[in-house]
Amino acid sequence: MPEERTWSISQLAEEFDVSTRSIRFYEEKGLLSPERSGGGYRIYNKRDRARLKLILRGKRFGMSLDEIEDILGLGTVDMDEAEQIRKAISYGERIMADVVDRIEEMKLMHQDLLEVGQKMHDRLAELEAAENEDETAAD
Amino acid sequence: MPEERTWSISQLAEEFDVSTRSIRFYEEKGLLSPERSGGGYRIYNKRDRARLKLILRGKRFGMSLDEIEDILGLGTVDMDEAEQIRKAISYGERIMADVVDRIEEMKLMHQDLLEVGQKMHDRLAELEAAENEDETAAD
DNA sequence: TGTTACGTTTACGTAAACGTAAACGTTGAC
DNA sequence: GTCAACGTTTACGTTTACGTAAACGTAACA
Repeated sequence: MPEERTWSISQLAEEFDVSTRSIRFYEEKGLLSPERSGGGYRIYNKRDRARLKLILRGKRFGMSLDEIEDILGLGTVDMDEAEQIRKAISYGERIMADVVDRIEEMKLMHQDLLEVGQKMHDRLAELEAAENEDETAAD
Repeated sequence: MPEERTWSISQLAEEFDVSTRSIRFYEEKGLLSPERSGGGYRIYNKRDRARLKLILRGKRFGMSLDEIEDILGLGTVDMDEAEQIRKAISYGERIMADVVDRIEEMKLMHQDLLEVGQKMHDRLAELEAAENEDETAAD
């Protein structure tokens, strides 16, 4: 049986380009709960690492840690009660709809940026055309 | 000539579901600069309104106000200097690439959520199947 | 066995993005 | 003209998400 791979806090910090302080902070908030070594060092397993990944992904598009906490909770809901699962599903659907909305908005933002870029290109072409006219006039 | 439509601060606040304090804060940061009435009231025109829209859209996917400030600056760069425009374009392209990356990440997030949802549905189906078995056994 | 890098907790500090309250002026309706 | 609704500035308070430093323990390695 191959021993499962684990990571130290600084290994994860470097891999995901985040401070160790941040990782500890996520733990303070209850978003992570790694095992400890005999000496008290944090030991992160594959699952902890995946959670951290999800936390950072959430942050990168503007979710607060509280919102992320809700989403993480979805994966660990008590699976013994069908009613709880149904609630979790409907909650998850609300969150998902929100995510889809945000994707749509980002596409709009992307469109805005494209338009600004287009305007600048147009203006640049005008300026360059004017320059060429000057040269022609000078001939 | 039709007078251009204008808005008060509270009209915009209500329309975009944001506090008047926030709108004033954006102005403090230099992101907005509406005209003033004789009595000192802020008067927002179509262009101010569009800027506010863009600010809020940016915030909704995790941009800081400083980043938003950079993007807004792209639209108002001094258009008289071709070199400035070229710089603005290359800067804009960097920001755009970042936006595209974020869209990709959000799609991944969406995928994660779909998987969690699928797992829950599966588990629910299991539980319901077990219930039906009980009923059958009871017959 | 000592040094060096890495880790721990505790605790105070900070920047961003507002909230909230005070004290006051402006607009518009009646 | 007066009253309510709306607006203004000033300024201090608050929350989130960490940064930073102190004082100390641990792991790995020569």
